[in-house]
Amino acid sequence: MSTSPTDGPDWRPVRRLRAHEEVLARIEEQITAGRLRPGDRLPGERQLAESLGVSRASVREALRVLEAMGVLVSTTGRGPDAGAVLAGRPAEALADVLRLHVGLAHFSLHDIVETRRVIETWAARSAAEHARPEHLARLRDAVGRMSAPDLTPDQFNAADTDFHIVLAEASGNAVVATLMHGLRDSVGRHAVEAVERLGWPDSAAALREDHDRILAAIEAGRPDAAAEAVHEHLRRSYPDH
Amino acid sequence: MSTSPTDGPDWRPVRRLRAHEEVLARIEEQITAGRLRPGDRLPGERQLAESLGVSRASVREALRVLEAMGVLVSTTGRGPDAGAVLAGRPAEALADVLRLHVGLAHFSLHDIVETRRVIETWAARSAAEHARPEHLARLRDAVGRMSAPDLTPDQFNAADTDFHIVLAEASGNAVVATLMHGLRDSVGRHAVEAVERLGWPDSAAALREDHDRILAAIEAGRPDAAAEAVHEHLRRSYPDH
DNA sequence: TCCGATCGAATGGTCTGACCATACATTGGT
DNA sequence: ACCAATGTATGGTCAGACCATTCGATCGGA
Repeated sequence: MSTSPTDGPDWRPVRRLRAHEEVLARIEEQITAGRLRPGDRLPGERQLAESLGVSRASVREALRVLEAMGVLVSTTGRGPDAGAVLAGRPAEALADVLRLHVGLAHFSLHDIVETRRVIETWAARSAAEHARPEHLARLRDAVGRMSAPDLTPDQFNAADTDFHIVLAEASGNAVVATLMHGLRDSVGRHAVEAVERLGWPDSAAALREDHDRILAAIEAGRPDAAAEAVHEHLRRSYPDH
Repeated sequence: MSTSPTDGPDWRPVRRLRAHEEVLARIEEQITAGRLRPGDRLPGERQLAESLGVSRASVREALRVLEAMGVLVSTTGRGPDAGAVLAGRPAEALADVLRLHVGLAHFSLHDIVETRRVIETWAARSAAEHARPEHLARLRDAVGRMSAPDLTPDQFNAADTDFHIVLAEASGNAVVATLMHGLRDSVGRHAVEAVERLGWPDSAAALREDHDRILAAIEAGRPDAAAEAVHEHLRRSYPDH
């Protein structure tokens, strides 16, 4: 068993935070306190460095981290829109994390697909209950684009991705939508290969029919049918998982 | 409607990647190709900079991003374990992303809790079917620590967190476990406040009983009961969501 | 007066080179 | 054989310079 928390003096050294971590902490403080909101501009790197008493390099390392997390975007030049602007782009960040850890074999494709199944069947249910007309229109558009003539596998994959992302958005849950986006992006390359391996373009027609069935169930407001259609679609798309 | 892809010459400028993005791309190449595996060391920053033809500052920005994604850890000093070592710590990265975007009001607490419900009820089902003895032992240990006398709310919260993380691990899906970990961490502060607001220590006893019920259902191999117990537990823990 | 060209300024992007802090490896003395 | 002093490779940090991009202001001609 572990030692109890009151075994004697605790001389753990104060953990010395690195300069860029202090900068991150200060910026997160402002965000948590509501003094920094999406769309706001951060002070310039030089000014921030002077205000915080660190070098510009350390500020830049912190900004790089925030950028990787989808919290801000940097643009050069001058004007009201230049500089580091707070943004909300969590999906790419999530996709990057998942993709890298798939590459490191910490995540298996099987687990990714299984997680998608869990999340996406719920999203389909929720969409069948709550989807707004605007979402239905975008779903129809994505299905339509999958039927266009002379599609390349890449273009087909893009329309396929759009459909699944809009489906997740239609669930009304932003976290679910973002996770779906990230999960889908993290296996994008595998999806293209899979559809080619299954026999282009016949496989595409089958997948498009799946999407038709999902959309129809959602439009009809039938949650169970929508969930089942998504389940079936994923089973067809990733037969090995 | 958008312009068709063949409307004429496409003079989109070549996207100029920043130096640290090139570095990231090179490192990800090595990971994807399997030439870099968890536990491996990266070359030193100086050598990497020279090899790739960029400055050390650019290399450091790339390493900072990978560190934020939980892909590597850096240690100073000399020796076989010093330097930048490939690691697999995606949970903190995920938690950081979620927490920051909650702060930016891009994610609501409601959506976070709802996502937990979706993922965790599935995890409980899967755990009831597949949990290994080692996981059951760790679940029992976490429940036991929640019953210790003289717990502070923080300590209680730590044991609570452990229980939910082990539960997700017992599902056998690493992605689900990581997402749960990140979701739970991202609302850790809220959880502590909630249990205090509900009336310490009476609320703790109720939550411990919930955990008991979940554990009993998993040990009995009853997936539906386990899922229902998790559902009930989350309803009690976050009554407003 | 108007409009276009030019210049200045503020921003991020990049590089160089230096020095510090840390922790293992080596060496040399006992 | 042991232990202390020294060496060295590593990341951490900083200062300062210069480049590239973009917008706003200014100037000059029609």
